[in-house]
Formats: sequence, C-alpha cells, structure tokens
Amino acid sequence: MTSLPIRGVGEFERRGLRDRVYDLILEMLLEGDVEPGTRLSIDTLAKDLDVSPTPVREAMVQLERTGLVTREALRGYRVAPPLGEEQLAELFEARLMLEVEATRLATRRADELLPPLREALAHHARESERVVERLGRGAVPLSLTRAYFDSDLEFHRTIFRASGNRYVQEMYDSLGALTHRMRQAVIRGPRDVHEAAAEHRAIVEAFASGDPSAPERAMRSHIENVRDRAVEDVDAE
Amino acid sequence: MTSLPIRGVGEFERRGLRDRVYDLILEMLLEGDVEPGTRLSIDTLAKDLDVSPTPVREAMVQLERTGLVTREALRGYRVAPPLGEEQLAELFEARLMLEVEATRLATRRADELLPPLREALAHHARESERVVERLGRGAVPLSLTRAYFDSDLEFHRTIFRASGNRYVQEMYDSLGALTHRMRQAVIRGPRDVHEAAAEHRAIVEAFASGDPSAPERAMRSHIENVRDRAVEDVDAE
DNA sequence: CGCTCTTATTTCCTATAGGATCTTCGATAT
DNA sequence: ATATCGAAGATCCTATAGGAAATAAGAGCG
Repeated sequence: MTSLPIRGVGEFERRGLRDRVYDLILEMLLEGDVEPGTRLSIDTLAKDLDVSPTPVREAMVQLERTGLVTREALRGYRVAPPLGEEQLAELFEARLMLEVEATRLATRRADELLPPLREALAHHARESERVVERLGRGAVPLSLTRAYFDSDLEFHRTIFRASGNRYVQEMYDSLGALTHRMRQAVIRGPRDVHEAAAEHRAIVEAFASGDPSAPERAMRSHIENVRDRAVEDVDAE
Repeated sequence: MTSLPIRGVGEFERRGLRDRVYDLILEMLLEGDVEPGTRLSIDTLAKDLDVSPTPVREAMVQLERTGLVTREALRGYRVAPPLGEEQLAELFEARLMLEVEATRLATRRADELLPPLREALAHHARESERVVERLGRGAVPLSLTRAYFDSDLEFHRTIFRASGNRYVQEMYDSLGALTHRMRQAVIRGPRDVHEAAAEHRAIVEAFASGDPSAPERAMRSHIENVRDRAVEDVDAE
C-alpha cells in the first residue's frame, strides 16, 4: 500500500456528457444574446450540439433550477422572461439576507478569510482599473466586462466559502445565474466601478478591524448601494 | 363566447410522467424506510414503476437538488447519508436565517396574514392534542405523526407565503426535504409537542401585537428551541 | 371579409436497444 | 490463507425510433 504521490486519481471529477451540455447551454444563456421567450427545442439543441436528446433533457431539468429557463409540461422550454420590477426587488431582498448572514458567519473566521479576501480585492481592483481605462475611450469589450464581473463574484464567493455553511452557499449559487444575468446589462460609468471597489475595500477593512459587527454593516451598505445603482439603471430606460 | 361554468379547464395543471415519477420516489424517500447508501438503480426503478428510464432519469436530476440523493457520474445515484452533526448545525443556521427573515418580511402584511395563520395554528393545536393523547397509550401511529408534522410545516409555510418573496420561499422549500427527513425521527414526548404549540401561539400573538420587532423575536426563539430539542434527541442516542 | 374546421408539420415525450464502464464473484498463484 | 487476476453480470449512459400532443397554415363556409 505504498501511497504514491499521484494525487488526483480520485479527484478527477468525472463528468458525464450531461454536465458538459449543461455548461454549454448555461454559457449560451448567460452570454445574453438570446431573446427571452425563445423556445428551446430539445431536439434542435441536441442536433446543434451533436448529442442525443437525453442528456439535453437532463441538462434542462438542471437549468430549470437556475430560473433561466421555464418549463411547461408537454409544451417545452423557453428562455425565461427578464426580471420584472417586483422580482428585481425580491431578488435583492434575498441577496441582502444571504450576503449579510454569510458575512456575519464568516466573521468567526476572519483570520483565515483575510488573506484570500485581500487577494480577491486586489484582483477586483486591477480589473476595475482596466475597465475604467477603457471607459475613457468608448465602449468596453465584452471580455473585459466579463472579467470584471467575474472578479466581483469571486470576492463575494470568497466570503461565502468562509461562512462555513454549505446551505447558505448553495442558496447563493442558486441565485447566481439570475444575478449575473441582471447585471449583465451594462457598466454605466466610471463612478459605479470606483464606488464598488471602494466598498469592497471597506468590507475588507471591517474584517480586519476586529469589530464583530463592522463587516456585516459594511456588507449591508454595499449591497444596498449595488441595488440602488441597479435601480437607477432600470429607471434610466 | 359563452363562458361556461367549467372552471378548471385552464387550471388543469398538466403534469408529465416525469412529475409523477418524481412524487413517487420523493414519497418513498421521505417515508424513511430506505437505508442511506442504498443504490437507486435507474433501470430497476424504471421497471418497478413500470416506466422507461428516461422520465426516471429526469426525476433523479430533480431529486439531486433536494439533497436526498447523491450522484456520482457514471456510478449512479444513492440514498444520501444521514445528516452529520455539522450538517445539522448548518441546516439549523440556514433555517434560522430564512425563518427570521420571512417573519420580518411578513410583518409588513400582518393583517392579511393573521386569519390564515390563526387557522393554521388551530389545526396544529388539534393535531398536537391527538398526538399527546396517543402518546399516553404507547406508540404513535405513523399516520398521526405525519399529520402532525404536516400541520407544523403548514404553519411555517403560511408565514413564508406572506413574506411576499418568492426566492426566500424557494430556498425554504429546497431545505424542506432535508428538514423533514431529519425530524422524521421521533416525537420524544408530550413536553415537546406542548412547547411547540405554545411557541406557535406566541408567534401569532406577536403578529397581532403590532410591535414590528416582536414576530421575528418570537420566531427566532422558536427555531432555537426546535434546534435545542432536536440536539437533545441526537445526544440521547 | 372573418371565422371555423381540417390538415400537415413540428416538437415533446416515452420506449427500446446497444456500447462502455463498474462491480462482483470465482479461480489461480504465491 | 491471502492477494491478485480475470470473467460474468449488472448498471450507467447514449442513441435511435415512434406515438401523442400542440402549433401553424390553408381550405371551406357564413
């Protein structure tokens, strides 16, 4: 039983065809260039992806959970309609609850959390600067926007991981797709980006302060600001 | 366009075979007489239920979300192992967050909430008495235990409905199966039942009091008590 | 001209079949 | 007796095919 240094043999996360199909369709939906209400024909998708309908069918069941597609029995799947005003409000309400609670729980492990959180903060700051720089010279490329939001998400996920509660984390993930799709919209201007970066910094400092209630206050303030900035977007339409 | 009194034509919730299969397997799992770790063979299930593997496969994807079954790609599904001590703690942590938040939100609509909540309370009280009566004369039949827990669940769901937040509600449902399975265990004695009923009453009175922070305090206290009673169960093993 | 009924096509839904992989059991060698 | 190897069985996974329902288009009638 010589334990060879071949780690990862058991870690090779085996993924069936269904998982790959799921990723592909999810990416397509998050890309955002499919109109809401569009029918997602199983057979057509299967042909396009060059697989049989069965794995596509399984992937769609999984996608139902994300809220990105709707299903009507015997009538097929459709791309979910965009979030209405009420749903947007409810989504932020739920997100506020989750983020504040995760932050509160993560405060117990502030020591372990701080190093990776500082790293995530630095990453987000770099992406922010790149976006701001581009904003000065016209439209921001999609790839940059994407990298920016990814770094933002990673910051928050770092906190959720430190919460030590798998259920809270799962709930956040289940809202993730909707959240992502909502903010897919646009980056309004350099002010938003700067504000977000500053608020992230404030959260890290709150964790470092040692005040046990400071982090959740900072997070609450951040999410409320994100909400307000998003609402301004909608109103501007 | 004579609107005939045939209501329900549009309300006939059409359900595919997949949905019925899902219900059947879910019920089997909640019944609790299947050992954790047991393999859930797709083909075998399909034969037992006298359907083809495809709808079974879809139902299993959906069940994965409830946490009642685990999946390993290319190796099939298994009945999920029972909740460990940590998971139990995390589950209650998450539930506490959800219930308190839902209560807080529902306070905005206390007027609409109170009538149905009083009804749910009365129902729960009746079931409590039936259980207590039986407890005096030996073991409680499964059907009674079940009816009791259903009435308990209905009380809480009434509050979640009044929260007006579909995402919070969905999160609660997604924890529902695990919660149900956990407390499936036993009813320890008449004291637990009486305490739970009294706490429910206190929650209703808190809603009726007009004090905006009273309901969430009452709910927090209730869930913490439920947790403590459940932990005593585990320790008693 | 508008409405209804019919017809055809598309699509979902389920069933059956076969290849790849994992598990289990038994045999063999050390 | 233990461990290793090999083969048979079971199971997952994917593909193909056909029936049922829904959508869309067109003909006939008021």
